[in-house]
Amino acid sequence: MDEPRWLDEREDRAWRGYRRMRRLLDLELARELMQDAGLSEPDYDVLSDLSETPEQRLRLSELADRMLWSRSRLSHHISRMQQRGLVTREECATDGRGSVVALTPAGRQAVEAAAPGHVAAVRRHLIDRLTPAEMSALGTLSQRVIDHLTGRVTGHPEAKD
Amino acid sequence: MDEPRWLDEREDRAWRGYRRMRRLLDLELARELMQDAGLSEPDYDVLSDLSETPEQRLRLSELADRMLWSRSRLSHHISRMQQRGLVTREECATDGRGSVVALTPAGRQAVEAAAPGHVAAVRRHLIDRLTPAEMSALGTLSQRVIDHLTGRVTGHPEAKD
DNA sequence: CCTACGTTGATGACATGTCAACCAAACTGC
DNA sequence: GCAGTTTGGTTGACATGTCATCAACGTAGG
Repeated sequence: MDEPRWLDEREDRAWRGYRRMRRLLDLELARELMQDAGLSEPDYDVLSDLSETPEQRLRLSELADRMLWSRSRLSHHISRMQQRGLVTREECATDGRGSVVALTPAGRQAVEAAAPGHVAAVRRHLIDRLTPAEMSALGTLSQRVIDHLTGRVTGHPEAKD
Repeated sequence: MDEPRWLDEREDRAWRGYRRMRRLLDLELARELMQDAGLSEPDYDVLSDLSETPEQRLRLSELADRMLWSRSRLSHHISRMQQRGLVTREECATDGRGSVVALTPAGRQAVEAAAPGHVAAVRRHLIDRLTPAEMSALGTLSQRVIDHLTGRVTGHPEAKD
């Protein structure tokens, strides 16, 4: 193992800043969402993903993949949301093993009630704090990191590879 | 409540990208850290914060504030880390209620063993994927969002206020 | 002093997330 | 068809985080 190459000042600033922003943003968005709509962020994400779908329903594994959750986690979470009447489980027509998660009317109503306030909070705490250039930079930088982590691409951003 | 103002394409790209990057980065860094050093990210953060301190020890509440954790969470976590011999609790000399968390030799050894690999992973998955301009943008943008959330500053980045 | 009130940290009950074991249905090749 | 394997999902045990509560202590005002 070579001697470690620590972060220089600029790198450290970006890394620590990113993590602190992350944490504060999470805390605040979760707080407001719970207060205004009675939903946790995971709740909201599930409802939101389902509502963006044409049929308001998704295979459990499909939803888990989109959210980057384990099937186990999603299964537990869906059970809890089912208890609260936000979603239901249906059998899958094409695969006897499968189960389909569907939004209930109450679930749809919950996202629709929550969404405007949540988007406004995201705007207030993040979007409106960014210059257009920063917004673009965040978008492209995120995408590049995602591509790298999902193995679609390697190499330094400058390298055309 | 006015009609909601949804995110436009650029905003949506930044927001979704940020969240996906966040999740993937977390999963990967946590995975490598656990595999290489047997530490969770919270473990590492505690040890790291303690090791950056002159005396290798901090008041529980001080550490909780730095990490943006609740005292309760930290208290529970310290108990678990104490079981594993990574930290100890000491009485506070100046305040009979207080307790001080201190790194044990094993704890110090654990961070020192973990740090090079962890920093390398941060570099590989994030830092090295960013152009210098993106790095700076991430730093300043984070700081601005942090300042806003901690009530130090308000207003749009352009507005000199 | 001493009393009222805020702070510090621990604790237990509970909510949530992870991990591994498991079952049943669906493929696979013969 | 059918044994062996893979896949989709559930489950229970356990790890972790949150919330309300509590006891001990500190601080300020009489």
